Amino acid sequence: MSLELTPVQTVACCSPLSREPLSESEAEGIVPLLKALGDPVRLRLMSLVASHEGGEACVCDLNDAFELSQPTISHHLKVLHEAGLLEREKRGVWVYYRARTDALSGLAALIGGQVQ
Amino acid sequence: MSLELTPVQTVACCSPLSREPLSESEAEGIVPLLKALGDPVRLRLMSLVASHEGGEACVCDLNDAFELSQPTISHHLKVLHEAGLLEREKRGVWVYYRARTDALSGLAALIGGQVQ
DNA sequence: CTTAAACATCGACAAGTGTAAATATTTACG
DNA sequence: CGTAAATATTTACACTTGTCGATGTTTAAG
Repeated sequence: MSLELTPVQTVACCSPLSREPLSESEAEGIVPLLKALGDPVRLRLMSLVASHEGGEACVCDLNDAFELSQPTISHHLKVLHEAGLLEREKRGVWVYYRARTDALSGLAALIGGQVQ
Repeated sequence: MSLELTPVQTVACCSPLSREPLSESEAEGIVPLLKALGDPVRLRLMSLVASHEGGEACVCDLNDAFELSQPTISHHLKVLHEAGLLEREKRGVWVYYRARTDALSGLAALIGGQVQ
């Protein structure tokens, strides 16, 4: 098995939280996703992108939704991208971000997975 | 409606992340849960308690699972408790924590809820 | 080539966070 | 009462993080 795991694999690797104790390394693989979502601006950015028409949004649209500087939004998008929650695609001068719904649903399954 | 929301209400208040953009206040209600889980020690603590027999665990059991000081574990448990993810019950000298599985599943539904 | 627009990176700083040592609190037991 | 054990609180400190201004990079249009 490769050491480089996609976000989907990272989340799929583990039993649900309530089934058996997470190992230290499992926890450290999941925490970056939770940290990335654990900021109000990033959570709203994630929701904005995920709910946007076509499943993607341009940075220019996202900047206008916040009263924050452009570098700050760019920083938050980078965090979400590096956590594997957003895909990044450049088209001309514009950059479009797309939500990794597989990563989201995988994380949800890990957190909320019931024993039966 | 009361201003003091239970964790379940906090999470149940909102549409799934991918359905429509989260408002600022909605995001700020959810972020504490994600921040609480966004630390490897707390995520493992949560998993330890949730997967423990009887659905609860004594602090004395939890301390032994980490090479961390007792005050540090106590601090992390407090964070999880104040986020509404752990219930706290004192019996004699011992304190038992119990996982709020409703809060976990509510959070999971918010993160992973698909449009269809 | 110049210029402008979209976005990213860098540098700096205030605020927040994880940790441990010391101490306090609560409970049980003689 | 006095002592010991389980847990919480306080204090302090190093480290991380969110933010912005300044600057860099890339692309398109004249």
